[in-house]
Amino acid sequence: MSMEKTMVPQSRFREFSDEWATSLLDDYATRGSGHTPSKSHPEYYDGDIPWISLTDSKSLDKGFIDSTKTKITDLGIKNSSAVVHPKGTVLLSRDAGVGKSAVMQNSMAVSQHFIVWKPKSGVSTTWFLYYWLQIMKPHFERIAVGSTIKTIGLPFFKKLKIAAPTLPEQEKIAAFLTSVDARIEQLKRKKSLLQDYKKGVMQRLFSQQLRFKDQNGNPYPDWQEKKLGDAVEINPKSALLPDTFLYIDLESVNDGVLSPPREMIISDAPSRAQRLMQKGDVLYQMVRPYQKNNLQFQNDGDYVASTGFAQLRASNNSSDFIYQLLLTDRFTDSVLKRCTGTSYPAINSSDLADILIQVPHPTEQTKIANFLSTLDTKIEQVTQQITQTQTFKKGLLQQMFV
DNA sequence: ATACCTGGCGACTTTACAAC
DNA sequence: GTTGTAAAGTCGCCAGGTAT
Repeated sequence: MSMEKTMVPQSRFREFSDEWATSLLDDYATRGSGHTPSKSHPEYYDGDIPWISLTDSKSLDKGFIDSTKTKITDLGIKNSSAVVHPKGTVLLSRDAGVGKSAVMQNSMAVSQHFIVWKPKSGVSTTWFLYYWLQIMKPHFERIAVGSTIKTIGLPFFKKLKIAAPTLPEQEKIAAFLTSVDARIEQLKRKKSLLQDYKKGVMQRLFSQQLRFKDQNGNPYPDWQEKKLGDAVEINPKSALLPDTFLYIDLESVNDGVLSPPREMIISDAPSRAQRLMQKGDVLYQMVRPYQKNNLQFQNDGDYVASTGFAQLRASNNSSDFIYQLLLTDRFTDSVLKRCTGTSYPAINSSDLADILIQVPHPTEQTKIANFLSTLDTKIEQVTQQITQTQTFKKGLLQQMFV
């Protein structure tokens, strides 16, 4: 047995100084698992007992679980190896999506794809164990074996060791991290409220229920119906491409944000690299338009976009306005109606050009676009706060544990 | 009853090829 | 050469069976 390194974390609360003790995870908390009651007995299902299966994976990402898709009956428990675990039990998926952990918010049973640990009184706390499992996740993912389905066998968990401090310190660490998580949740709620608000405003603005007025309080002229192809220039003739450029493919644009594109030499570029970008151009993703991975291009330099995008150049109209208009559900619906292919819907540029849009006076366009851009900026700020807090938490996890 | 083992499906992507 | 479409390939996800 090699020497254990000094058993104190890098950062910790002042009032604690004891070394952390390493023990077998099995000594730290009581391990258990579960099973699937036979599906050929309908009387085992549709009961009152929440039963966690892999179909609940998505809800595990929250860190806690309070309801499940499937519920089973007492009879199902009695006639299978499924067990009801109490509230506060921590579970870990060890099969297909290895390493997800969560805390049960009420008593629940699990399928055999999960291992659970119940805290031992005086030794372990639910949330300390939960956060420890979070830190271990990359490790779990590494050691999982299997080709199509990755699995971790139980012998691994029987040998697994955990370093933990005294109960009060565990509780303090867990409470602190929980408060950071609460902050992240709060920011996420704020973001989704802003997104809902923007969606509502957009709907009212573009349906003209809500109109801006000029400085004298008078309404702007009526909106005009136009084909998109008449309001903007679609796929303008590109000048000769430069020898090297930054290539914007479909992957580079997510939710209006451009990730750093790859630099390319023209001879190595894929045949789809055709659209030479100008500042102010708007890119519209022509495949899977419901993803709304469109871009307001504002950069300087030589950028070339994939022909998977339609390149829209707003001549007399506000490109910011056009960008916002392309994001409306109404526009997306008209595009989807014209798409071919079910799993991979795509529209061509001439059908895109035929779509009818309502266009206001340029001044009103600018007002609408500015208002919506301001909201976009706010949403983007909250998104960044979320990322920062998550990074902060990641750092904490590394420093506060041994 | 427990521990541990495996195969298939569908959604999504990429590639290939044919039509323009 | 460009674009649309079909075919092939990949990946993530899913539930239950079998040996002891």
